[in-house]
Amino acid sequence: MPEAATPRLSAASEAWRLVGELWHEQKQRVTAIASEFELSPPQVWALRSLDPDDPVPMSALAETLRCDASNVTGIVDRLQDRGLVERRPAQHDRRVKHLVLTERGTALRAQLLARLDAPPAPIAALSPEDQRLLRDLLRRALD
Amino acid sequence: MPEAATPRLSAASEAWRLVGELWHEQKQRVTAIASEFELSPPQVWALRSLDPDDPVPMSALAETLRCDASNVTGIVDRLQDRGLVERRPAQHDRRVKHLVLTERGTALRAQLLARLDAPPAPIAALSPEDQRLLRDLLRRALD
DNA sequence: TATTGTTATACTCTATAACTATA
DNA sequence: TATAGTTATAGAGTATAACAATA
Repeated sequence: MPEAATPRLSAASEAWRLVGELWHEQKQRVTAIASEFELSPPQVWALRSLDPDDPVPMSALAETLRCDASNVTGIVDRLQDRGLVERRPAQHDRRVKHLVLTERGTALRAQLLARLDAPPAPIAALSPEDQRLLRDLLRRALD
Repeated sequence: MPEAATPRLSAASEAWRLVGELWHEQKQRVTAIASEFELSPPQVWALRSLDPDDPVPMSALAETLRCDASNVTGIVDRLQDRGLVERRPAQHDRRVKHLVLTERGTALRAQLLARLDAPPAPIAALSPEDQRLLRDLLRRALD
């Protein structure tokens, strides 16, 4: 980043900017993992957020993905075409459709999470103490 | 995240996951800032990475954006149409085109950075000491 | 009437491959 | 021949608006 345009940042701003850099640096890795499983990034987030033991309505997924509900239709369509997810009409309100991971979807999700959760180089290289410190700070922030 | 599928994470993995959550939580905010300026997210990253005082070739931008060079053509086209960026053939090699921020582009970029760098709620709510700690840890990680 | 999810539309991003103009 | 950037193409994500079925 050019120094001229970024004279002096507060600790909070710099921390935030560094979070962005870290994430952006790793975007490629996440995309690469996604294509290993022949998934797009939004499909990865969807699969990740679905709980094998707790079906949720489409609308809940839209909220998690932070996108319009109309997009979820297509994203779920493609997951469903691959037999990873099923739509199940809710009993109390037949407008609502619950998303259920299939057996295949559950298995794939587990593999996916194992790959995604592996810490990237910048974090892995920190000392164990720093890793714990970072975790605790982020826990506190997101609490 | 469901507990069943995520039995126990190392500190590094959990820290990494929390970084992802923090970033994802804020994606909406970044998108909202982008549309305030009528920019798409990749356009924001492009504008952010361009240095008013240091023109770079298209290929360098592609590398920064972590996308194929062919995408940069369109992204830059749209920025150029709005008079924010100019292509300038390099002197030493006329195949190369340097990207130069216009006066308007430079001004808009400054406004944009001011908005983007404002720390989001989770970080802003940390104590000043925690903010510095977080910054220092991330600096160390990304070093 | 209001709400859930779908469809239609238009635009952008994305990678791959073929092309051009320079080198 | 090799390289920088463009164009062509196909697929996916994105928001908006209009719609169907249900409440």
